Amino acid sequence: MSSFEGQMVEYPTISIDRFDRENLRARAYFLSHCHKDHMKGLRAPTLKRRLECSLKVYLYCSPVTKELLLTNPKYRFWEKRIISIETETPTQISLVDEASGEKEEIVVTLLPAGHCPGSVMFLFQGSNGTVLYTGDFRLAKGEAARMELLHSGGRVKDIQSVYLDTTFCDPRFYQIPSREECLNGILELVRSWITRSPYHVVWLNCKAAYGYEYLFTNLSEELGVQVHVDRLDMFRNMPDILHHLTTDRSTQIHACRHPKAEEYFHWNKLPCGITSRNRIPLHTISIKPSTMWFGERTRKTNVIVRTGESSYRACFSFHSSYSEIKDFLTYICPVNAYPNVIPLGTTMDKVIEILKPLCRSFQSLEPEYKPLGKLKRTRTIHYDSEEEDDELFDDPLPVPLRHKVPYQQTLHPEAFSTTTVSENQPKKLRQSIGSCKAESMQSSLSENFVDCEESNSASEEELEIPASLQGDLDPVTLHQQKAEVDIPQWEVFFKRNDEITDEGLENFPPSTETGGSQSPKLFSDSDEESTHISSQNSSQSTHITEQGSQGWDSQSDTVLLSSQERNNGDTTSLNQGGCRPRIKENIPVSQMEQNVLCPKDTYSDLKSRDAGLTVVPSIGEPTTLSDGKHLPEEKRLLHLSTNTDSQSSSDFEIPSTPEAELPKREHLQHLYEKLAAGERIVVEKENAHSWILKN
DNA sequence: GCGATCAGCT
DNA sequence: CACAGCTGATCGC
Repeated sequence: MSSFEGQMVEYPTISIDRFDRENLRARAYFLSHCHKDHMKGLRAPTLKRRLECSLKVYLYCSPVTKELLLTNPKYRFWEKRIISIETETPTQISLVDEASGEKEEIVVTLLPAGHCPGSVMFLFQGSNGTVLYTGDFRLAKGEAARMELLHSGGRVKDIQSVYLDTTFCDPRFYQIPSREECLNGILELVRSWITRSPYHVVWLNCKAAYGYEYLFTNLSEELGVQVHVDRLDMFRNMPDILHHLTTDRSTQIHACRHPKAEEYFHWNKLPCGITSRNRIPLHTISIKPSTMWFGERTRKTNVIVRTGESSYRACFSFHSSYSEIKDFLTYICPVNAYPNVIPLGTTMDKVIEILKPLCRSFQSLEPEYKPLGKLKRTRTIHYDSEEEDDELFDDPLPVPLRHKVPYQQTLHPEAFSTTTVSENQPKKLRQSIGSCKAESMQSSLSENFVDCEESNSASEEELEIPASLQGDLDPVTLHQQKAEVDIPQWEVFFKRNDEITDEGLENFPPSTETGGSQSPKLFSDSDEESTHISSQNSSQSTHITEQGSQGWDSQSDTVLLSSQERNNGDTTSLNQGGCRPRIKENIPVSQMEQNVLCPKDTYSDLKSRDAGLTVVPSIGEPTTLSDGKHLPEEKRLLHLSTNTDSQSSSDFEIPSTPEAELPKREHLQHLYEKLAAGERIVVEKENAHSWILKN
């Protein structure tokens, strides 16, 4: 839960994700996504009144967030005061103090955050430097490096401060399986169950929140079965989501909810109330998405965990893991980083201790003697300087405005000195350097991994496959051997998933329709808590590979129908939109002037950064100064020589265990042989990076 | 009656 | 267990 108070040190006249207290005086509001803990005060009478008096105050958010927000009648009063901004479209906003007439210009860029539909990060550029507010985010390793607008001149922008989603900034959450791994695990579990008969149904026990949509859409896409939900009116203009949802209860996948859902489930009743179909009782399993974590040394590398006869937990997270956060921050390398969230069981100090070493404010403190002032790190790392780190020293010297960038001479945020702001940083971050981060981190890491194993009570006999090996394995073949009666055939191990048909499934014992376990035998016969391993094989799902290759695509690319398209009833054309982001704004004619306009692609010069800028004047009538979009092909071309690691890490190339060795074929074969023979297998980690098989 | 806050519960 | 909520009780306006 976010504990961000709403204001940033550098730009205190704007408020983000908080709308109460001090924030009632803000000159502009920003909403990163539509979760309640980021909307505090947004519908309070005090703010409503403020809005009625201050006609220049607007709320800025993504088009999808606007749509979701206005679906709720309680926020309808915002309708005329929301300005949606396309992602990856630098937009100028005038911040006007209505009392004094004082005016400040700021450029904001929305970057996809991969947290839930419409979720974005805000990149602000203005006279007090460049700052990034991440909101909540789930970005895989290397994804920051692929965000073009975080860069200029071929390297990452000079960012003064990052206001960071630190939900899982705790070594306990060292690694969380990727979106695709989790999705594949759930997919195969659901598939294995619902293909048994039309009366086998799955209940996805999802908490009330936006964020599971890509799970629903991918399951529906892969299995050809729509997902039953209670409501879908909020998605009425998002055909990509809408098409995969239904309010028809007769489907085999349910994500409906009820206050007594757990109780219902106990009585074999779905939350929507049904227990049978054609008078034939349903066989139901529940899958509860929850966050699990993989430690580098933990044996728990499973994406699906069976928790009862018909109950499963599936790994699922819409926040970045500890290592993803560190990768993100390391790449951005801001002067300062502020946590937006203090996870339960930890403290502000502990989070800061983790973030500090990744920030320049810490690094620049390291040299004991600085007779010539503090040398800027960027000076040594980046050669093609065109920003304010032209100044060699931290002393607040006047910075000459030189440059380039044709689009706007009057506003060139990065040409301003940022040194004045750094004086205002909260004491916490500038305080003691703290004792030896690396060592204390190591020890706490291993401690946590031990805890992790213990808390995840599973028997020693379980088959454990290191996450790094799983990519080569078929998910349905990775099941517990202990209680297995039927030993899977050897051939099955090397069958690709798409070759596995009903025939293949018949290698496993059929379910007992009455009395006995109804769980998929693919995974286990055991009724006690047991662990299952699911797929990491991305090749089995071309859909995911294409659509989710950047992780956040599946969420940020939620397609919003424009009013014109709605009238035409043409939704299919949207799905192939060549322009990323593919979000299209709903702009009623009457509101045209209020909304950001996005011209057609004419932008072609990758190297002239920030070429597209949309201006939103204080009167709320934005005009486009120049072309604001990049061709996707060009975006993919962006390679950053400064970070080879990020470059090479797509979702599918990242080993689940950092730095883990790729499995040798012989080792795998050895493992499979033992598996097929039903032998007990213990996989033990001798050191952090190599796995040794024992028996 | 409404909002804010908190405990309890998914 | 940890993702984001809902419900119900209590208190103050």
